[in-house]
Amino acid sequence: MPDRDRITMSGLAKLSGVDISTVSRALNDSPLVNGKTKELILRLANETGYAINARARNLRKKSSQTLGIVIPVYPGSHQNLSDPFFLEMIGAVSQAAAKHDYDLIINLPHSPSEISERRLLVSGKADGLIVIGQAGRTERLSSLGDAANRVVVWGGMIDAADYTLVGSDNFEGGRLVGQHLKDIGRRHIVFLGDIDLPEVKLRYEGLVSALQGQGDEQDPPLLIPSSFDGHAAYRKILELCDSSAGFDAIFAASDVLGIAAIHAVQAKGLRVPEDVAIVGYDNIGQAEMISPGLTTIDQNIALGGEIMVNALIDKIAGKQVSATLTPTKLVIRGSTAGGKPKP
Amino acid sequence: MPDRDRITMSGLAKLSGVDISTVSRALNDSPLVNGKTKELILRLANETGYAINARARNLRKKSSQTLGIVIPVYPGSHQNLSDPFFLEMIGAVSQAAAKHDYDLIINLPHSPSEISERRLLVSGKADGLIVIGQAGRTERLSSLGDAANRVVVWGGMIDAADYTLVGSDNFEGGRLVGQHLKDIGRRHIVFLGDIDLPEVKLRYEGLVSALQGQGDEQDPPLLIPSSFDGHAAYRKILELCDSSAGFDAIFAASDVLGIAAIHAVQAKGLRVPEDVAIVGYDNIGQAEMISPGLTTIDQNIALGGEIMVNALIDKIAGKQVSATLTPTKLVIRGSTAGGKPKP
DNA sequence: GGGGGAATTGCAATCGGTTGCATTTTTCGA
DNA sequence: TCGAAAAATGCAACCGATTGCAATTCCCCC
Repeated sequence: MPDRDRITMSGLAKLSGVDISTVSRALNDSPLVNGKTKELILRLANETGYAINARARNLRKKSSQTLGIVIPVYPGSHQNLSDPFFLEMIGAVSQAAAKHDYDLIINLPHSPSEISERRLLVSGKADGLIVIGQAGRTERLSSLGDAANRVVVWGGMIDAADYTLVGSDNFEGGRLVGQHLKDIGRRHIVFLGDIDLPEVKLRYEGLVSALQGQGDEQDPPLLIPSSFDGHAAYRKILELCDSSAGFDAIFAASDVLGIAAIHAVQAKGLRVPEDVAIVGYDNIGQAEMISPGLTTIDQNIALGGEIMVNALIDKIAGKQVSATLTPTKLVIRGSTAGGKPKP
Repeated sequence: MPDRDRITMSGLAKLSGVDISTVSRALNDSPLVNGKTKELILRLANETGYAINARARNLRKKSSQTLGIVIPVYPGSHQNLSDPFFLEMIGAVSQAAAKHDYDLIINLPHSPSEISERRLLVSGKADGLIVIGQAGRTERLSSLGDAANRVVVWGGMIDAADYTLVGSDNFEGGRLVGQHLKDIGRRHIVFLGDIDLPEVKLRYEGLVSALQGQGDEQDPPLLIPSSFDGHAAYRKILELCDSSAGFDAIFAASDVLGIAAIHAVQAKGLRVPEDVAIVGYDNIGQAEMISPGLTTIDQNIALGGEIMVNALIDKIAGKQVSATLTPTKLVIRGSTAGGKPKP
């Protein structure tokens, strides 16, 4: 029983004795309507508690003042559903969208294959789409096809992209971590993450580039594949500790993985950072709160959200928008506190 | 430049040589249209890539097939923005809404005082609202007034509520924790949380009730007020450790607080659970991953989300819906592993 | 006082579907 | 074969705004 007896524009028109078109213009503060008339209508609107019918306006204006955000998380699998990174990103995007008077529809795909977000775009429920992460990009993103010019993706910069990319400088982030680990004397570094994802691959490549050259004897990083699921990563690191592989540092592709690594390593009786230095990525709130604090790369999520929203609104308006990098900053905490590794 | 040259119903009507009303009925699988006709139209719709215009349908049907979710988190303050509980709740609600073909608009209020979510309801952008938590209920919830019959709130059961409440049995949760702490021999219990929030107050009262009676000499719980912000809680617990208060257990009002408590206590050189047993609330993913694992109350968030969505959809349909409790379960992990406290 | 331009206001089409009711076509039994 | 009921389709109003254009009113100046 929606829309009880709420007053409409034509109701206001009757009350104020003018045409509905004048009411519309008055409420939109058009310079076409007389000051006194405007005042009267506004007062009446206030008194009657008038609220515009967004559905009608959306239809007529062919826009919905709504953005969609796609979070690549599949609740059924209980994977990384609790990664605070996503919530922070949702918050940032929501904030930025609100600044432009846009609402935000959130879409969690049911499964990696189903493409429910497309519907948002073609049905007009959302004017544009923000996709967090490039996971499953092949099917998902390319399937957007014609609608791709109303899509912005958070992820790693890749040339092949025919959508607008925004993201931190993942290569630089990886490089900073590599340099830092080198600086504190680590030689045997493990990289924990799924390099099939462009953003993760770039972090890995940045790490490799920092370790290379400079003439010193440095192991190439040991690659441990892992999704963004903390539980799985925890088990992988336990296995790693049981194996014969020697390592004195772990660079995890996200803070959640980094935190899992800390706990796994500690569970095996190793000390952080003395025996193993650990670095994460994202700088989520919890990174600071655990002990030891997690050294990480700050992606400036708030800024990233804002940039994406601005870019998307520009695209919706038909402007050309190019890829953008957000600043990338190394935040050093206890998990890599100085000192040399044990011999 | 939205809505390029997408085909509409009238386009389909022309193509198939029938009236637009027949097309509409065919696409809605109405029994009124002939099987062959229906088939033809469906085929044509497929070939042309027709997608219904949600804006038009929403206007005509006076519904938007969209729910709103309000998360009481104020990004500016960087408070509890990273509490995974919220993301899990968003995920659960989104899933449940999708099952009913509803989309989900997320609303993060800019500030505790501003009431932006109301607009969603009165403008018709959302058919109903799900509010997570009763924080700031006085102003927010009561201001919904007439629209309150399209609102469901997640929180603690209180009599005064004129909105539909769904939530775990917070009193029972608190009682279970109290009983458990008593069982493992703890006598000096700290409660960490803000009992101005009904849901938290109930947990506290449940705790108290478990400790009372039974004739044994038990301290009444020591109340340490704390918002849901992990950082603040961390500091409070550090202070607590420095004070002269003796305690051998902490019951935190959320897992994020519980995790903060573990780390704070450990930072002060105390052992968990030997010196201090710690219990949280929510059973977020991380509770299992830290070491020691956090004993906590499982609220069954997925089920809660589903119940809320079902209740809300019923209310939108005009049905009466009463408050509902979700099952509440104690999950025991390392942070309260057996053993007596030190003398 | 009349004319002309500016300032206001009203008219009516339109956005793209949905649906009650009237009309046409089919079906089928007598 | 005819007629009535059943099945299928079409007509047209409607949801509640926005906006181009025409019409009216107001002002000001000669």
